[in-house]
Amino acid sequence: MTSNTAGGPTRRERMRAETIAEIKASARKQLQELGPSGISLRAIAREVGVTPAALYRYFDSLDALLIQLCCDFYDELIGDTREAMDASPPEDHLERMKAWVWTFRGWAVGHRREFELMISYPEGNGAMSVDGRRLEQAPEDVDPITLKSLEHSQLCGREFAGFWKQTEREGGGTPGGPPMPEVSEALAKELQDQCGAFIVGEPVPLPWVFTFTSAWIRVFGLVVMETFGSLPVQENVDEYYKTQIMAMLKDFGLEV
Amino acid sequence: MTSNTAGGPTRRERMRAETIAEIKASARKQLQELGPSGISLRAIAREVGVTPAALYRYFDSLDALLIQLCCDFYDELIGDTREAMDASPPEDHLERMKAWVWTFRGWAVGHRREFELMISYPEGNGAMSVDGRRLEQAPEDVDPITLKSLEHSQLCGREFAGFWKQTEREGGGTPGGPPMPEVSEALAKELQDQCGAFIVGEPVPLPWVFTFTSAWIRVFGLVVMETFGSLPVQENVDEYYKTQIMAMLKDFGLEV
DNA sequence: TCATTAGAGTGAACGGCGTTAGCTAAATGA
DNA sequence: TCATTTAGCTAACGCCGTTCACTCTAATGA
Repeated sequence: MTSNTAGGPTRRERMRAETIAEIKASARKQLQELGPSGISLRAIAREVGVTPAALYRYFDSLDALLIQLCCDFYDELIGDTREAMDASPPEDHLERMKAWVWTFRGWAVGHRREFELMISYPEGNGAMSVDGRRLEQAPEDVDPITLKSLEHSQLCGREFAGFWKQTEREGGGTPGGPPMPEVSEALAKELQDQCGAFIVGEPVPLPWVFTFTSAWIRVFGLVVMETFGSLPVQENVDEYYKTQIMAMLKDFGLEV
Repeated sequence: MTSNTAGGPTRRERMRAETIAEIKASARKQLQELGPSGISLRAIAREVGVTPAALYRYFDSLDALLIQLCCDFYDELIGDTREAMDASPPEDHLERMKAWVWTFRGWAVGHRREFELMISYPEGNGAMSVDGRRLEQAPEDVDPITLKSLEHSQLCGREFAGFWKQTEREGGGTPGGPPMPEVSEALAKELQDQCGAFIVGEPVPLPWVFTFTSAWIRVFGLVVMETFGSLPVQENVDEYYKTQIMAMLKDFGLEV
């Protein structure tokens, strides 16, 4: 019998979850040792102690497994980042953004192969919006990696929007640093459509959006370059990254 | 007979070169259509009209072929960039740097798949120096892609160093924009070792090196993000890129 | 309790892949 | 002319992802 009157996971479901975890663990191990292209379904089956065909009971294809892996990695990254941010109080947006920036880099560098897989995956490389829509009502037809990466970037984006609101409340209308350059109507609209939805119902002003995207680009550039080994520094990377971030904050007129 | 008294390429050599070109063309076509992982040696052989094994007369392995491809792409990129820079006179370092920045981006975006292959290739992702040595005496033990990418980055680096010399001659000691943040001895030394060799015999001052690397990171970040589709803008990318570059130059205190 | 059923796993096969070894025939150069 | 180099072939090896038909077992419902 072993019926399931309590509504919890059945014995079969538990076994299944366990096997899935085992498969993913083996895949991740291969990823770390051999890189994205070194992952082999047959090798996973061998390690798990099962026939290759058996894996198809759990994943539709190798590709589906890799996508699932990527999503897990994003969850891990998002979890780490969120935790680090929560070490500072909710009002301290600046400190929380710094925590995000630092944790993002730390995770990527500490999990190079995983990060490599995440960004090099054909679909869903971190688009900052999905058809201009917000994340809340996730559309069905969008690949999950894009959604995850959106969620990740919004983690910092919301903090930035909060920072803006706070600054506005205190009387400062525009962000510090160099003035916003002139742009066409079309670009202005697109920028605000793409990034303006971090706060519900209230679009973030253009100069702030531009400031945010500029900062994002620098962080992304730094992290990708470090992961791919093309930074101009090899041994003092930690200090270099920190210096770059600090210089960036100063550029934007933020005391540090 | 068809002997080769003139010392030029023999008939066989010409045929060989032609076949190699044909193979590379087919590989590139597959790269563009299917992406880096879609390139198949057997498919190339099929298209060239030859047995898979025959290709091994021309390349040691598929990997070797891809490396050769990457080098060709770098040559193409470097050629385009150099040509664009030479539209401005040798003394106009600022304009030449702008040409470099713009052409770099244009090539990467116009050849996404090629660029993808170049940066995602395991070894040699654009390290900015090789053991601190200069490019002139290219060491044997370094993979060719690294060398090519070094050559590419030096194209802009030399111009930047020239810009510094010119500024110094005119009396300005430090670069414009925000002041150089304080860094440790070790980081300072590494930065100068890695990037200071653009001008023979004369190390570029630290603030200038820092300025250059900061700019490089922003350009690289922009280009990679655009190539991978993770820019916050999709339709007005040209204008966005230009705006970002202009804003960056302004940050560094350069009139535009 | 017992027949039914859904799920997990197997084994064999298909077609494709990169790569190697040994062969043949043609072009080359003395 | 003749030895040598070279391009190409065939066949095979051991991987790979994926599919299909099959078995066995454990949970299910009357």
